[in-house]
Amino acid sequence: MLERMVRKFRRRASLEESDCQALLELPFRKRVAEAGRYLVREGDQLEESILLLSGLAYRHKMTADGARQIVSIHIPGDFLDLEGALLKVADHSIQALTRAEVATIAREHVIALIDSHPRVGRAMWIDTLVDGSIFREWVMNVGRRPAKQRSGHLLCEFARRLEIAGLGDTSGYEFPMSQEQLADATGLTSVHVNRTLKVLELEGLIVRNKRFITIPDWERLRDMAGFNELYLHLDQAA
Amino acid sequence: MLERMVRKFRRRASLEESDCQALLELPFRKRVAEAGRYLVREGDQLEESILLLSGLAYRHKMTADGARQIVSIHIPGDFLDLEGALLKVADHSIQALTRAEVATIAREHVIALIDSHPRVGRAMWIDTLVDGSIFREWVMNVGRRPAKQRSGHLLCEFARRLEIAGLGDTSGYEFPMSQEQLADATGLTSVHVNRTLKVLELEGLIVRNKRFITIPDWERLRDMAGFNELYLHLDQAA
DNA sequence: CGAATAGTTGAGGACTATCAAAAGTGGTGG
DNA sequence: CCACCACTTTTGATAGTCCTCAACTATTCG
Repeated sequence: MLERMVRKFRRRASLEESDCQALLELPFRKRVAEAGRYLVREGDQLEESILLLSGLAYRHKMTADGARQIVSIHIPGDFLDLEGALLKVADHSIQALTRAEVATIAREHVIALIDSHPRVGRAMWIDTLVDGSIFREWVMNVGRRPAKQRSGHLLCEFARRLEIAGLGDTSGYEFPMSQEQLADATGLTSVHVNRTLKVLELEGLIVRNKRFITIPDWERLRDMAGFNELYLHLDQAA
Repeated sequence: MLERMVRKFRRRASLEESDCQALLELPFRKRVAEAGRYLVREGDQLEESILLLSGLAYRHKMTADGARQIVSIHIPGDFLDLEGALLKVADHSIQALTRAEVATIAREHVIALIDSHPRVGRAMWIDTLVDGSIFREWVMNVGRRPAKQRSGHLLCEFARRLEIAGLGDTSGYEFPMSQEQLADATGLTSVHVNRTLKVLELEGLIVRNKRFITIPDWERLRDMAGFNELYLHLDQAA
């Protein structure tokens, strides 16, 4: 159930057997959320951390004017996020993108774990730092890249993260976001996303089939989008 | 020297006297950086954390095409950031915005500290989480707010953070960013920033005098920009 | 005082948004 | 199994925000 999360943390820091064992023994409550269901709402009091077991989820925020911005997309094994254990109020909402299974872990259990297993705490902290790095990349993506590169970059990041998690590879993957959601993630409108994807397809950078994306030439897409995976900090396990 | 940092961490988590003492006893090397000097360059091997003692600094990234995006602005007392202690390679550059004094703290000292003082480690982790929250807000700012609100929001955030740190208040402050830097922080061009600031001034939302910003009516600016300080997580010290 | 940097302004163009409608897709119930 | 509904994708036309290029003015600092 929780192995995916353990695998992820092991990539973040070196853990011993006892650490992994403690992680696997975390008391949790399993829950299934249908696509679109909210897992956390901005302003909620936080009392638990949520771990994504299967399916996809995303975090988003709304401006005072009601515009929505998706700030991250999550795949199985991701914590959504550790904030829940240490901050009081949610600064963003979390929503299931597809049908998703999640494990909710009460704050006190997370805290007990990091108190008793400092290496686990360190791995989690590193995870938070890497999350931060991804947010920085998103700021740049949304702030400085034109639509084509911006959309391409998101597709690259998603492909690569799936690959690392052992859930796909960079030649293609199921991508169940609607164009409207893609728009909210890239800071564009859905109409413009539609046109941008069409261009990417025309140029042979991607192939779309329903919600399945094929990347015929990874390096070409990567270079077009200016995707440099340094910010994913894949080489962490010191 | 380091009191400001201690004060900040105390706002993040409850620390005991011994924790504060340990923080103050961190071995560090003091350094002065002139405006514009790089403190860290993207791709550098990281071996130390940097603490900002005085002056301002910012972090930025560059796209493959050479466009620059500033992803955060830092005031005295901020860590720049704790990444240095736990990640291997810098995913962004850090540059002095004004003449700045910094303390550099070797990775091993940070790690020794968090190992011996878990509460300090927790405070630092929370600090990382709050940083993450600010990045998320920036993603939204750059992705979904029009230029006027976007620039106003940045001014609000800066004002409020200065105030919290005891370095100013929301009625006005010295703001030593050039319009080009402001452009890189907001994802606009310097020409458009210039025009946007002029509009803000015309509408009486701000007054500019050299590099000093006056905010005649905080609530009006705050509401125009849609600034909601929830994301700064000011209520943390549980 | 002069050079360099930063701020301001104008004109024109590009990228992206808005509005609106048609076409496609998927799920539900009769 | 088809009709129907809701949602998503696609397309066209038009508008607007923001960018580019360029020149001019103001400020800063040695």
